[in-house]
Amino acid sequence: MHASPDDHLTIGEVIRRTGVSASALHFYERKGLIYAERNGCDQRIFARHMIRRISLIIMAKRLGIPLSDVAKVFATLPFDHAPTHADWQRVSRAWKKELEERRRAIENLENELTGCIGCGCLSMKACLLLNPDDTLQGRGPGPVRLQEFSDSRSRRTRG
Amino acid sequence: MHASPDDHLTIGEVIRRTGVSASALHFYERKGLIYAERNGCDQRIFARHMIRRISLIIMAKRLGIPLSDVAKVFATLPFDHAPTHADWQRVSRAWKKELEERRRAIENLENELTGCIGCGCLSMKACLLLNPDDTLQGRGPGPVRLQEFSDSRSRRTRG
DNA sequence: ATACGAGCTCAACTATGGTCGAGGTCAAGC
DNA sequence: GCTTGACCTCGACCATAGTTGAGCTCGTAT
Repeated sequence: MHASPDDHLTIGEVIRRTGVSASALHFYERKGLIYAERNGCDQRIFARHMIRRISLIIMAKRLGIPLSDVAKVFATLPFDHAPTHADWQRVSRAWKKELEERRRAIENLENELTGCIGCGCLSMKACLLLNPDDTLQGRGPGPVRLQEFSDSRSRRTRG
Repeated sequence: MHASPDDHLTIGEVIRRTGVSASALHFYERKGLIYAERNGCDQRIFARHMIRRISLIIMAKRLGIPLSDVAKVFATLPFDHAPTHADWQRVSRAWKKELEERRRAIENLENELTGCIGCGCLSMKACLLLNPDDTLQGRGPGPVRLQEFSDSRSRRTRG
C-alpha cells in the first residue's frame, strides 16, 4: 500500500514532495483543481504530473491569486499530462499582469489618500475615496455632505 | 419617532448620510467600532460625530484595511466626540504606510515572478516563490526536487 | 489476534464582512 | 381597529481557504 508505480504517487508522497496537507489536497480535488484515480482501497493515486498543478496552486497562493482564478487557468490546461513550458509562460505572464494591476490599484489609492490627508474633509459627496462611484449623488439635496471633519475644531476656529 | 435632536441621528438618517446598510451598522456596533444610545423604543440614537467614525470605516474598507486594524486605530481615538484633524492626519498617514508596504510586497513578488517566468523549473526546493521559507529543506535528500517542468518536453528534448 | 499506520468520508468549525429573513415592537395615519 | 413604516433581535447563510475530529477501512507487522 506504500509503494506506487513510477509515475503514480500516493497522497503521502504528494504531501512529502509539495508540503501541501492532505486536507488541502482533498479540498483542491473537491474544487476540481486536481484529480486522482483510486486504487482498490479507495485511496488516491496521483499521476506524477499532478505535482505540476499543485505547484501552480502553491504559486498562485503565494501571489494572492484566488483558487477560482487558478481554476479558470486550469480549464485551459491539459488534464491528462503535464502543462508545457509554453503553458507555464502564458500562465505566469498572466499572473504577472494581475500583480501589475493590483500594484497600480494600490498606487491609485495611495495618490488619492495623499490628497485626502491634506484635505481631511471626509465628505461623502466630494471625497473620491469615500464615494468613488458617486453613489450618494442622486439622493436629492439633503444633508448628505458631511460637515468639516472635526465639529469641535470648527467650533473653536470658526464658530 | 422620525425626528431626532440636532446632534443625534436615527439609524435611517445615518444610512441616508453614509450609504452604509443597517445590517452593516449593526455589525460595526457588535464589533465595538461604533456606538449608539437607545431611545425608549430600544432604537439606536447616533451622536452626530459617529458619522466620522463611519466615514473612517468606509475609507478603511476602500483601502482594504481590515476592521480589526480599524478597531486598533479607534482604540486610540476619543469615543465621546469627533476625532480632531490631527487624529485624521495620524490615521491616514499610518494607512498610507500600510498601502506602501502592500505595494512593496507586490513589487517583490513581481520581481520574483519575473525570474520564475524565465526559469520555469517550479522546484519545491530551489524556487523562491514556491518555497520562500525553505520549508522542505530539512526533510532529507528524498525526491523533493521536482523534475523539469514538462515531463513530455524533457522526454522529447533530452530523453 | 491485535495494534499500527495510512488513508478514507463527512460534518462541523475557524476568520472576515457582512446579508437576509422571521417574528416582534412601536407610533402615526385613516 | 388596522395597516404601514421604521426599527429591533436573533439565527442562518454567502464566499474563501482550508483545518479538525470522529469513525471507518485497509494492509502489514508482531
